[in-house]
Amino acid sequence: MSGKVERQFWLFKSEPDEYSIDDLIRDQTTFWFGVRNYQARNFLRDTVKAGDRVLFYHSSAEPTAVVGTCRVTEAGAPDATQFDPKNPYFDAKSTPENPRWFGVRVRLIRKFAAPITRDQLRNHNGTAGMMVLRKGARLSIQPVTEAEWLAVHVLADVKPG
DNA sequence: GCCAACGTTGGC
DNA sequence: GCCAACGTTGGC
Repeated sequence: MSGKVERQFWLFKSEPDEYSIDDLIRDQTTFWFGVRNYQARNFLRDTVKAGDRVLFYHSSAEPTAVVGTCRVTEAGAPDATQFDPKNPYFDAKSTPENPRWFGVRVRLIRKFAAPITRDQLRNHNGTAGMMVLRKGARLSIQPVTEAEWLAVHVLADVKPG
């Protein structure tokens, strides 16, 4: 069999006070650390693959918005912050032999010229159904459909990377 | 800062 | 394994 893997699409949330799209412009590539929710962990460990595309979303921010895109360059690996007792993300119940928390490496594709706000997403046919708009959608790693990915780029008025 | 919606913890 | 209490997320 060819084994061709479908490219997948995601939305990753980050509070810009912690790590913003501008930090990713500076770094170009970063390990997506600090996810401490089991459902999101399972995505990062098992499902997110190199080549997948990611909408970078700023939460608890002004504005809360999709601010750019990146691509996954390395699939799930243990998140080193869980092993560091001085790190806020330390988890005493996790060991390098049996790590509990995972992340992926991403590389910047682009920062949008302007943030795509929740109002814009709500008011556009192709994006109105996105998980991130649903009440109580706290998941920090969310699947996105290819149609949603493309529709966000329509709003951003830029060709998908 | 409020608070609804979740997720986790721990006593039983 | 139930479920109340508690903690967190995150838009507003």
